[in-house]
Amino acid sequence: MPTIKDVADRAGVHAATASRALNSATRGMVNARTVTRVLEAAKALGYAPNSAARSLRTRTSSVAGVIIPDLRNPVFPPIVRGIEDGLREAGYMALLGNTDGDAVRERELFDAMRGRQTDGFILATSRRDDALPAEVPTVLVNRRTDAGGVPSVTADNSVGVHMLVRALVHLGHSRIGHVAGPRHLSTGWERYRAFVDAMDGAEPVTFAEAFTEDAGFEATLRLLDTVPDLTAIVAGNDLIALGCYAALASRGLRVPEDISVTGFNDIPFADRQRPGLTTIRIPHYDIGLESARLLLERIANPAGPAKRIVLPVELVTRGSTGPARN
Amino acid sequence: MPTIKDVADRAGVHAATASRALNSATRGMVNARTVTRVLEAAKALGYAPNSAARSLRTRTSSVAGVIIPDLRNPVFPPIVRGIEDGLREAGYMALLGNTDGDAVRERELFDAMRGRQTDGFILATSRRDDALPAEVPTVLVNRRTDAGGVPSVTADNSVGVHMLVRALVHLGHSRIGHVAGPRHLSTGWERYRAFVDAMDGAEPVTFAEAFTEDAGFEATLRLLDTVPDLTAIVAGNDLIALGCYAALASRGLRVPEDISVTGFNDIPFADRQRPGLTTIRIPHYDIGLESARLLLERIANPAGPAKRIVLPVELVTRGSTGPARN
DNA sequence: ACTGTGAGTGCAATCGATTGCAACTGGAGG
DNA sequence: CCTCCAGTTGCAATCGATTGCACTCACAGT
Repeated sequence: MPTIKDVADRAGVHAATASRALNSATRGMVNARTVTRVLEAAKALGYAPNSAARSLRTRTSSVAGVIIPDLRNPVFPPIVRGIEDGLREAGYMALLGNTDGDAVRERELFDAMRGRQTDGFILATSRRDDALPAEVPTVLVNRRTDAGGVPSVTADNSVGVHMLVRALVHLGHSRIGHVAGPRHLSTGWERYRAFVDAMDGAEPVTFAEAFTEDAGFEATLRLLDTVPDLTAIVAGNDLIALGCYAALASRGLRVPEDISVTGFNDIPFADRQRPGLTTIRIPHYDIGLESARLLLERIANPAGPAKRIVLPVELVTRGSTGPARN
Repeated sequence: MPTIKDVADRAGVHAATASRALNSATRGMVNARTVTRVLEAAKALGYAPNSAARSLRTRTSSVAGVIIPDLRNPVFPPIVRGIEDGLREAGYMALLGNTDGDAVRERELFDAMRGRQTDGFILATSRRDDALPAEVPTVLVNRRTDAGGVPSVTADNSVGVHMLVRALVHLGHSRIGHVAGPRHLSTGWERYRAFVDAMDGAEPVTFAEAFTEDAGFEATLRLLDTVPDLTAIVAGNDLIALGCYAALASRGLRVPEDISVTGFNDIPFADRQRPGLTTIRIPHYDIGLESARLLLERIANPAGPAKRIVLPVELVTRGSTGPARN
């Protein structure tokens, strides 16, 4: 692999000059003809800068750490894809890690990535009470901490839940239950709060242990045990809603004839479920894209304001909701 | 951030000694008591090695590049997850990149990652005719090149297709068509070859432009135009099969009453389609895991044999296949 | 007493790019 | 003619960890 010294020799200049010519920020310091010579030499040799050397000297790496719970959760692929595209706009790349929701593993990953000179982090994992290291630029995606001060990009959970409840009420439902996501995740919590707010009353709620089908199944059974005569269930997200489907089927209840179900996220294939899932479409890809841009902004100016970006959502009505039973 | 010099000073030794004490491979050269002192000092200071410096010196980074077409294709998340877990076993991390099947972008990504001192690559993108740079350890996942010489991990495409054809024949089908994946991808090609082999006759085949639902839709229409009286279609993968569903519906044909359809991969939610998709289950996660291990093996011993790992597959029968019409 | 041995440690070079500072050049201004 | 300045370029230090080599020291063998 050719080094900058090789390029400099070929162009007949000193390595320092070559470095300045190669770097667009310092290129102005070098004579235009020299720049051309260096650039030609670099191309001829197929020169690619050694990023380890550069990182060592500049203390930056153009790499961002992306930490999520589990890539197999269908919300994340499009988000991660958006992140990657956003990072690439600025020549950044993504180091990816999964935590399975394990705080210890998250910590390990975080440290390991930081040791690799990561310039910043995009986290989809933090709990509401997380204290995040402030020294390194960080953006939360699809999550938020209570404390604030950390920039985040999320979908509008509150508006989404209100849309769902309004749609159900419009269909004549009044006995509406909520199978919420985990309390310790901001997504679960915000939707729960919005639900309570939208229903303004003492409404039946159970909390799923996780945003998974299995946890949704289990939590739905608990809900049905407490309140058997519900006509609609607002689930904390689409996977939980699929758990509802299974739980309701196990109790011999039909969707939507006996009971309506709604999800949240509009994951791929939500339209192919039976019945198709009425849900809130969030702009997955854009959430990722915006979070990458926000991170880059923070890296460029760590002292700037900790923006919170909230992206609009959309109601998608499908077969899982129908008129209230009576 | 403390450096190894700080650790050494605190332990009252030279940086070189600290380095040897910290590195398990060279630890034997250092007196046991000294090792303890260094380790304590390191812990007390919260020392984390600067990986840029290490990479610069050792020319390794413990980072592998993972390049795939598009994370939003549902086959990839579980594979990538497996890769990540496999890499982590050895303290490696994954730099992720998407190409959208664009060869130029792939080349750019490859170079950019190589510039970042990537120790090796796992590629899910290469075309059958790709000439891969031999200098850097590379493993192909779910793909293969014609030339050989590059280690790969794939599912057993040939056996899978034979299973499908046999199952269809068993159901009484004889007029079976194939909507194949792209010719230039080994997956598409191998399944096509296996199909021809299994049918041992001049069978109707069209090739989809890509492994996507849209391409499958379009290719299915072409197939139906040529051979209207098929009783079964073997699709190149699940997404193409979903395209078949749509194409058949647009022609007023019912699955499986009028025509049976099979897929390949058993992507998440293949069971939730209507009708549920009969397909070949491949061990996504294990494919990823094995490819990571294989890469690590290659990195450790680049001169070793270029293994080809083929993992077994399984037939999953669901509602999309039924008895032949007549 | 002397040499040989081997364990343990220190010294200093090295990896490649970046950057503050100095040096040089030519031309403008006094 | 001298000074000064702007425009360029070179010099050398620097980032932090690793590693070949040399050195020290204690001890065993003769």
